[in-house]
Amino acid sequence: MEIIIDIDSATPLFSQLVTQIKEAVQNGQIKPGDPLPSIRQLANDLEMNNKTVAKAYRLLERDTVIETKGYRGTFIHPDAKANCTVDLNAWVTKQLTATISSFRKAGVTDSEIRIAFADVLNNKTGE
Amino acid sequence: MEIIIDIDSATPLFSQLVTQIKEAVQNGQIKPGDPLPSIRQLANDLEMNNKTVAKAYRLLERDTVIETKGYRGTFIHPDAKANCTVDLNAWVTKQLTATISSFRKAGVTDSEIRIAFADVLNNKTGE
DNA sequence: AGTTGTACCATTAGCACATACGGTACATAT
DNA sequence: ATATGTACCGTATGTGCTAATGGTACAACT
Repeated sequence: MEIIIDIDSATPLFSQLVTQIKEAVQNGQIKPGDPLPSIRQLANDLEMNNKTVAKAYRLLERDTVIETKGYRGTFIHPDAKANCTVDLNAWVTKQLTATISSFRKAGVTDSEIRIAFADVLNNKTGE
Repeated sequence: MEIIIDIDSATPLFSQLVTQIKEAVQNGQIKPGDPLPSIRQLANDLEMNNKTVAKAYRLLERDTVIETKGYRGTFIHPDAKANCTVDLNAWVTKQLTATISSFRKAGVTDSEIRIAFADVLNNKTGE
């Protein structure tokens, strides 16, 4: 398969990587069990930092699209094809839309919502 | 009543104003129907900008603690005493805590939550 | 020895926001 | 004329986050 990274794109590098690997799985270009290049290898080929590739791999494993076996390398997960269509993000967006909508109906300012959100996310509610 | 603004405090000026007016209502120092100084007047007395005082008044009216009658001035709302104990903010925090907690259990990254949140709040979901 | 994923330390640039400020203007009343 | 709340234009500062980079180190395997 072929991975093309657009350094000038507005979408983050790690995100481009995630998307393209998921697409390759859906297109059948790479199949379950297939090995993926190592983090350092791929970072070298694409001329980007190890961390950036590692971040993409971490997210792909979170979505059960790939499977890391430590020192033995990284592989496409058996259920990859099914899982890479699952859109965790869409679910989050839907939930948040409902929640924020109820806040606005109650007259809460967007600014207040942002502040409360930041506080909750940083567990700084009781301090 | 007496309002003391601490310019060196970490809490915003408009927030200090809101809090102190609510406290004065709860203490009975000012009662329903009592007139409040005009925005420009209070801004002048406290040596702060009109906008800052206007912001505090806007929030107090949103919480039904004060009542603005246009050119006739601003007054304490009849139901002020009851409404200034209602904590809209606490409700928002509670709702958000539950929502974010469910996201985290699903393995969603804080970073992803932040991005989705910003998108929803800015109505940039479908663009 | 070399490679695997992973975990820490760190910095840089850019973006978005909150807060507070200043000025100008409006309709509506006294 | 004078005062009311309100709305718009703008600027400045600080803060916090993302994205991406760099380096160092570890345990576990070939």
